[in-house]
Amino acid sequence: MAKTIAERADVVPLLAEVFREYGFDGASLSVIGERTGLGKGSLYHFFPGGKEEMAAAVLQEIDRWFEAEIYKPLREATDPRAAIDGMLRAVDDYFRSGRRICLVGAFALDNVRDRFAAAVKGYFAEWRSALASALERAGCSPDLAHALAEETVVAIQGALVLARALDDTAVFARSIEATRAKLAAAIDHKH
Amino acid sequence: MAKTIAERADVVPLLAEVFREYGFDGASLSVIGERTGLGKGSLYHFFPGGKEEMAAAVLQEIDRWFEAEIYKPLREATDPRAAIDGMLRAVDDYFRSGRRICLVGAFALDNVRDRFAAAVKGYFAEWRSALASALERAGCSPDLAHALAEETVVAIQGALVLARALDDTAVFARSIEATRAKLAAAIDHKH
DNA sequence: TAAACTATGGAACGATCGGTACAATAGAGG
DNA sequence: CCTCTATTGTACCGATCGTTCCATAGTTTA
Repeated sequence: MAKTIAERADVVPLLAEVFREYGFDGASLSVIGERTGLGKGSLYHFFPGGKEEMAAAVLQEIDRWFEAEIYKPLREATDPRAAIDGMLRAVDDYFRSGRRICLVGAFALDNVRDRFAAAVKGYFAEWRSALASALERAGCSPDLAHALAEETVVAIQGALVLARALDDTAVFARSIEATRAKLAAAIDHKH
Repeated sequence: MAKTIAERADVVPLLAEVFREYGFDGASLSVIGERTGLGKGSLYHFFPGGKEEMAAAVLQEIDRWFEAEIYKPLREATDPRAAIDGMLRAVDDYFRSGRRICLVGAFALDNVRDRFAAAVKGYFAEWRSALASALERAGCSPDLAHALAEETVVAIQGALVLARALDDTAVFARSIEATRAKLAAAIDHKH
């Protein structure tokens, strides 16, 4: 196939960054054009549905990434404890220690939430259930596993908000570390 | 003075609700006009600075409310433990058990963050420090008090994100309850 | 090489944006 | 009743929004 000038798959990560930076409404076609280096013709060629399809593609790519790098290991790893540590490391990396925003979380608070409600809900529901699965396999009771998983996702999202608001990545680092310690303690005591 | 037809103070809460619902960019002057019942003439009479001044007034009103209802009691109450319980009750009430958004948190994730950076940062910094003050007076060490305060604010913000994303107020309720239990335990053990 | 398909840039469209100007109106004080 | 100022509705502005459309350049297939 050699060298197509641009592929839809190449554009999606750029779109993700633009939406993260400007939000859905703030990401105008003009800035999208600048950042992707594509004209409107190309953008509408790849995404006939316009901005909505672009955002949907971004959310799908995010879901694909989390499924492969986070959820699947949590659900399937033979060593659930290592998988949980791996998740926290991957999360710290993915969100750049709090410098990067969670686009799905931002959408949840935005007025576009209703438009992408299914994707937003699925993202968090999957995360919570995958983590709960790992915790159960690590010895936690179903109730405790579910509670801990929910608290963990809550802490990550809250830490992203606070780190961004206070412009202080240390907030995120502390929250991840506290979460890690709490999960480790729960697993050790094996309630 | 008697009966002026409308007061700036009457409009601010309506503006707050509009910004919560539509975000800063999404809150167009036309929907603001609808929801407040005011024409552009009146709006620009009360807020010569336009939307930016409207949002600033809303943030100031939010700060005023939290200062009076949350921060001050935390800092000054003779019974800090009761003040903390009161805070959690007030928070649950204010955010309507997770149905209502934290506008400041939403701004923090939005692209308007830079414009209101000072107000956003102040909001969270004050909250954290006021809560830490109460925890210290309840017997916690300064380090522990600061850590617990930060974790609490993180949990509240994260719970708002998740509750909204999953469209499930139970998430918020559980998070508040878990936070309450954790703070109570920390105070009882008096590290 | 000719035809067919993909990719690209940019002009143009109607709609709506935030903001301004201004004339009409309403109450309050004399 | 008149005057004055505060308040309000509305017409309008330039800019920008998302989208459509089309001519054309590039690539693949016949």
